[in-house]
Amino acid sequence: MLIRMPTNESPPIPSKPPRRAARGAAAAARIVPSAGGGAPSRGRAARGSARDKLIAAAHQTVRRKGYAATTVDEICAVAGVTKGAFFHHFASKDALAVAAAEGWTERARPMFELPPHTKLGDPLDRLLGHIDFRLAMLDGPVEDFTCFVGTMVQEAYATNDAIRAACEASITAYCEALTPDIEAAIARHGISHGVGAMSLARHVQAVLQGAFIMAKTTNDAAIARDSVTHLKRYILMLFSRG
Amino acid sequence: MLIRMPTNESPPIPSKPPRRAARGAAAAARIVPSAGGGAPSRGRAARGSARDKLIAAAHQTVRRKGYAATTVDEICAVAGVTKGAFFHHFASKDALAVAAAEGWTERARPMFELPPHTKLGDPLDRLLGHIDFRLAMLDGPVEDFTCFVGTMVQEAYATNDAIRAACEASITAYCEALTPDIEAAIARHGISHGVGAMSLARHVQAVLQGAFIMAKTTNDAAIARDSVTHLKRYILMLFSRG
DNA sequence: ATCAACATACCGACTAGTTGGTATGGTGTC
DNA sequence: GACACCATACCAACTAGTCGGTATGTTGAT
Repeated sequence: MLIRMPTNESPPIPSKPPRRAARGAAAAARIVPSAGGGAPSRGRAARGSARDKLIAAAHQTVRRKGYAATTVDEICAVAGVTKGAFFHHFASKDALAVAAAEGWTERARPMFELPPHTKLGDPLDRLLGHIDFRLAMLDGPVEDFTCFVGTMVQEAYATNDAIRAACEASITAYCEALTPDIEAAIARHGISHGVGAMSLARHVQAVLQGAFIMAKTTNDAAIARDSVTHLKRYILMLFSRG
Repeated sequence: MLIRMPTNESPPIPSKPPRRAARGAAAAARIVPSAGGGAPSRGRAARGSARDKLIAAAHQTVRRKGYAATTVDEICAVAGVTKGAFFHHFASKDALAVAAAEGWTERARPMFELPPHTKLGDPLDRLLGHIDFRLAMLDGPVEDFTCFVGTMVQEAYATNDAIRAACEASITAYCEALTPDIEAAIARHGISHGVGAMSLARHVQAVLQGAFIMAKTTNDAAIARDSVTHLKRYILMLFSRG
């Protein structure tokens, strides 16, 4: 399996100008030559790109080390910008965390739009295709397939409500993106025990998050794939396809 | 439901003299009057109790704030001991983390011994009873039912292999404690799709860990109970009791 | 039993280094 | 030239870990 979500690259769908008031045409200039191009004024990165690079650096670093252990200096170093740029775009480290959680939602969106399985006619096939897609993602280094908001909420749920709420919003958005297909699948095929669509969507998310933790204990994705396989079997049984 | 695991108390089964070489009869004097008794020389805590109190304080504080955000000073304050005592018993903060992960395994042991459901004759009933028990634990403040090692491994898996391995050992111990009943249940009742005992045990653990994260996103246990209910239904279906 | 000799448990002020955040100055673009 | 964008130097607060010292046992020879 070679399917993989973008990880270290910039967010794939930057449609929404990252929640700033007056941004204007700044988003149009989002090219990010990533220190290689020649035309734009010497080796200098494109002006206005620092914010996105900082968010991407936060995703990368926090998934590896956790939020508290990640320093502002390190995020800046990974992003290739200075501290001045950091505090120009974000009022604090916590403010970056909130923005990065919102950015994570954008980054996950293509999962529900791009892959071939989203074009299938049967909503149950689309749901199962999504599970297979998530299964295929569970490969390579752990820090490349785990969840940024899932990691961060563990450290923030009791100490920083703004971050917690941002993580909740991102996870809720995932579940809500999954719900329509589940609802349609229930309508077409019926489901055992009166299981609800949103409830099942949240269970999918829970199993994924749990699988990530199991993978972290061994630094290996195999144990996570096993759990998601159980999840797929459960869904098949619920829809009497087991 | 009122069943609850011990949380802020000292480890329930201190049988093993906390992995020290020559301890002798010191363990016998483990009384821990918890700052209330009158006999032992004024309000002073019992000698030799600092280590256990520090581990309990680590469990409590790390589950709430995460490992990196928890300071040594705070652990000492919660434990009611000084920094000198801390570094007398542990070479470093990381060394405490490893010891606390081992202590967590001891603390979880009664789950497989004490409750009434462990006395049931049918191993499948014991397994389902354990799930019900875990379900009943999902109540009250999130930091009181979540998993210490699951929380800590998220921050340590890529940066501290000693801590990671200690967390892995604790989770593996849980799965291995669950496996005999699952194996016996398979032998007596059969199971669908050739599901393996250890694989199912790990899935149980994964769902629990995922449920904890979901609970953290909302600071509420309800969403976690829902996922564990899905897990129970899956097990029932696997054993053709759905 | 007694007491020296030793071991363990604990105390709390101190330090070297790190961290999030600030102050201020430069630079390109409209 | 005004403003957004970014760089550099810096700081006050905090953190893990140290260290000299004290208190409370334990042991074994007498």
